Amino acid sequence: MGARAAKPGGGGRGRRPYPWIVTVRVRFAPSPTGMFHVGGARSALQNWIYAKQHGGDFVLRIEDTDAARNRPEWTEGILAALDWIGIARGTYEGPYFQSANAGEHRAAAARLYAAGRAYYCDCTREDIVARTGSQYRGYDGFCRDRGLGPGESRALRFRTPDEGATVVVDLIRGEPTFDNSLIEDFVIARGDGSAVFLLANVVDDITMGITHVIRAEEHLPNTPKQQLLWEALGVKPPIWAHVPVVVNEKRQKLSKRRDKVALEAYRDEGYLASAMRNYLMLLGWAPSGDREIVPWEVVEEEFRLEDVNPSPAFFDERKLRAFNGEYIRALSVPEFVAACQPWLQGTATIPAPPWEPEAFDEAAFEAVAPLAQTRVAVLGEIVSTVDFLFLDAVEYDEAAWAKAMKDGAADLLDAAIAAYEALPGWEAEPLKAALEEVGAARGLKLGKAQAPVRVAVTGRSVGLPLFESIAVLGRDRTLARLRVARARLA
RNA sequence: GGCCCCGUCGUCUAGCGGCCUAGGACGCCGCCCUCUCAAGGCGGUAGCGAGGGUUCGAAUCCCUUCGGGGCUACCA
Repeated sequence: MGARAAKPGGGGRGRRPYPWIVTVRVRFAPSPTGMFHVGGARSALQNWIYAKQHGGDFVLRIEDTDAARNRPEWTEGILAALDWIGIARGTYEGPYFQSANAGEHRAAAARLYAAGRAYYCDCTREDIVARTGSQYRGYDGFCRDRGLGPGESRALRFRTPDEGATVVVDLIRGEPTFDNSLIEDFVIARGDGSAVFLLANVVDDITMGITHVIRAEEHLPNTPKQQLLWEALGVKPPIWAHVPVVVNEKRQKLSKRRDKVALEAYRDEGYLASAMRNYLMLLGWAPSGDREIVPWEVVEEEFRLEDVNPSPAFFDERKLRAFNGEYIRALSVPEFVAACQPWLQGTATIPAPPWEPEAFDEAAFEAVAPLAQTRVAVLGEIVSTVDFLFLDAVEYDEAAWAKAMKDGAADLLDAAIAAYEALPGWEAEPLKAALEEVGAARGLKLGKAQAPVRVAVTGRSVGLPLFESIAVLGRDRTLARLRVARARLA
């Protein structure tokens, strides 16, 4: 057996590798800072699935203790984002707010102090550096035996063991082991008595009965400290699962500052939630068989935390795009039409389209929708693919114009106008035949002959099938555009 | 610097000692289809970081090395 055998559990559905765990309880504990991170969405989904597979509970806890960086409206953003990705509000426990448990955090700190597991320290960062050398290498234990009592600006430090090792039981990484002598006496409560993340997080997990902590790998270095806290507080530590971080093309952890990480940004560009969650789950994992795009039920059935690849995964937007295109094409036409509405109309977070609202013609849109469906990979692109139908005058893509409107263009446009004026009906097929004839008379294949007409009518060199587009646009507007373009050539 | 994690095509992965002259997907390239662009069809490109072991046999196990990343706050 390989490394996997060393991993605890191997937990298939319904199995219970840890007899002391009666009900699985997992949590997703984001801090409400700005946009919702795609990596967070992935963790949430993984927690969600794990709970579901084990008949357990999923609890949402907002870690809002850093008042300076938190804003209430961000919480709503988290709920909305979870909702969008498929974790509907009301179907899970919470949200709880970490700030509401401040009392318990302080009480836990007091208990630790009373039990002799923590001590007060009045060292400043500068003091420590002065003592230990030019660079900070962890706390040196200076106040360990000074017997300081609580007081102004005295931080409470957890007294870590001098010997032994702390073994983290991790579903994904096996059993990372940390030498206790290397774990510094870390701060658990600030000078003002408030608990820091390390403690607050543990106290909340204990209070909420969390049995499995599934979170990003960046927390792994914190884990031995937290586990020590669990034990000092007299509770058996949870099972941990540190999922690899999501990285950018330079293999660095996705960061809000330099990378596009906001779930909302993808949503507003027109990525489908179904495509996004499918893609997110494929970062570090794959369903059985040679397939990647699978119904969500399959993910819920087959996903195994134990099978998650421990190495970081690159968030490849191009692949996400490909997935999205497939999901869009899998929609029925009415579904597609409905899905496009936010971009056709504009919303609070999606900019309004360039045409006048009253110029929009639902029937015209529906007529070209099937043609558009295979051509947009992201819903937001629908605007530029159908705008020519609703705009008063098209705006020419100058590069396209320059390429299409070469020497024979004026003559061709004249002929096309004449041919179209003479057309009895106005349907795609005759429209096509007429232009074909115009081109043939000039030794041009349709591919060449259509270029100037396409630019004149749509402003672009690429787009929906031309004759269907012209049919929907209508005789008057088409002829008008042809004449405008012809005049521009003169 | 210290601690920890990680290492299969460019990318996401399959692989759990023989099924592997390493499979799929995205990307890329070519061909077909074709009014443009897509979509679709067909084909192609490209990988086990390196070096040592263990073994009849290693992408799979062990060691070393190299490389990448994370953490290193009285932030979360």
